[in-house]
Amino acid sequence: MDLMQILDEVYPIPEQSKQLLAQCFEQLDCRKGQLLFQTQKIGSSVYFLSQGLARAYTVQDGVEVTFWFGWEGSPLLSMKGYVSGEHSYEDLELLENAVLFRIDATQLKHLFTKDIHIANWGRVFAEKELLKAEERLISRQVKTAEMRYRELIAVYPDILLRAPLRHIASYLGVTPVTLSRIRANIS
Amino acid sequence: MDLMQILDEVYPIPEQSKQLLAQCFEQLDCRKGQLLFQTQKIGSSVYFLSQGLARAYTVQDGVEVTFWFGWEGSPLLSMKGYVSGEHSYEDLELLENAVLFRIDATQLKHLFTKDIHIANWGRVFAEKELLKAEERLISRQVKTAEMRYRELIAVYPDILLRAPLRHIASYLGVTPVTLSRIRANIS
DNA sequence: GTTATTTCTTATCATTTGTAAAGTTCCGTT
DNA sequence: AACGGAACTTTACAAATGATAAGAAATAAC
Repeated sequence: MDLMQILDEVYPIPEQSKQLLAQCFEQLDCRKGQLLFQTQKIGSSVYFLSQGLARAYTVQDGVEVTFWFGWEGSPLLSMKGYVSGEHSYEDLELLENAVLFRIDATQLKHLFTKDIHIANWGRVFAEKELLKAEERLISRQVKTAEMRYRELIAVYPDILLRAPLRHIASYLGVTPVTLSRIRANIS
Repeated sequence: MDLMQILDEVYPIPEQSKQLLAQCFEQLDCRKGQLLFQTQKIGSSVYFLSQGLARAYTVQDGVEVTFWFGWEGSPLLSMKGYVSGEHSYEDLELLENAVLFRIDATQLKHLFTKDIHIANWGRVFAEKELLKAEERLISRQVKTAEMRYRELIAVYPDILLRAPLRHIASYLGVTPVTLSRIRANIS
């Protein structure tokens, strides 16, 4: 997935503004297993995944909790680092070799003040991510783990082939043992 | 809490732009128990709570699930209606008599295209709400209902006096019975 | 290709949470 | 002040989930 296509899918803006924005991205080739918080400065960068699969997780009482998956076209950033500039509780792990597009957050925020189309691109970007976050929040509150599992593999069946089940279990908010029981029940 | 203060707390912008934005709001006095989806068009409006308390809920299998509380200064809108323009799964209930500031969503989006400061105000608004939504999502995944209950009353102790416990239980993702057990354990 | 390691599943038991129903307290109405 | 109804708590039992451990399958290392 190329950069122009990714930018357009967020929100189409005039060619000139899009070029201005696109110029500020650099392409990175990264290895499976890389942790972006440790190896890159995720707090001060915004990434988009061109190829590959990634997860966001946080550590609670020594246990990793996966709360997000991203694949081709997904944004990859620390929301807390990006929005508030504060240190983040999260890290991002590449689950496959990946191609990323990176932009410096400070530079992006500068563009927001200079170009109204880019500002609205950033607004729509945040709005769409907000809607997704709220839908996941409600889904978690309203639906059982089994329903959420069915939904996940309906939306993105590849995830079963590409991500370890323990991460999927964590994402669904259950233990790997419970996910096994769910899977045994279904098939 | 007055409108200017609310707008400033989202993101301060130059006086002229702020005036332009503020002009488009109207003030509404509403009664406790009012449902904004039924009585107002929440899909096409954005509100801010000047006074009062409100909740957002959705109905799942005939059961109301409260997924959000808002108080003085909080935005009050259907994210889905606002972002995607589609029909929403949610309704907003006023838990107290309330004073609201209302702006038409179409008019607001028009302002975004005309004034870069307002566009960035809207961007920061979405970003901040996004961060809150993500923090709640992670909190729900990582913390027990008891921890989230303690946090809620630490952040907003008034909620115990102003909202029925069954809504708080629903918000925490447990039944009223379980919330009673949590409360009995604590005190 | 074999071995070693990790991942996933299955089984057992303990804990937590939900459901249903009964009891108590709190509020508003008359 | 008394009544009626709603909200909250408590109890008993059932169902679901977690923890632990052992076994099977898949993957990686050599």
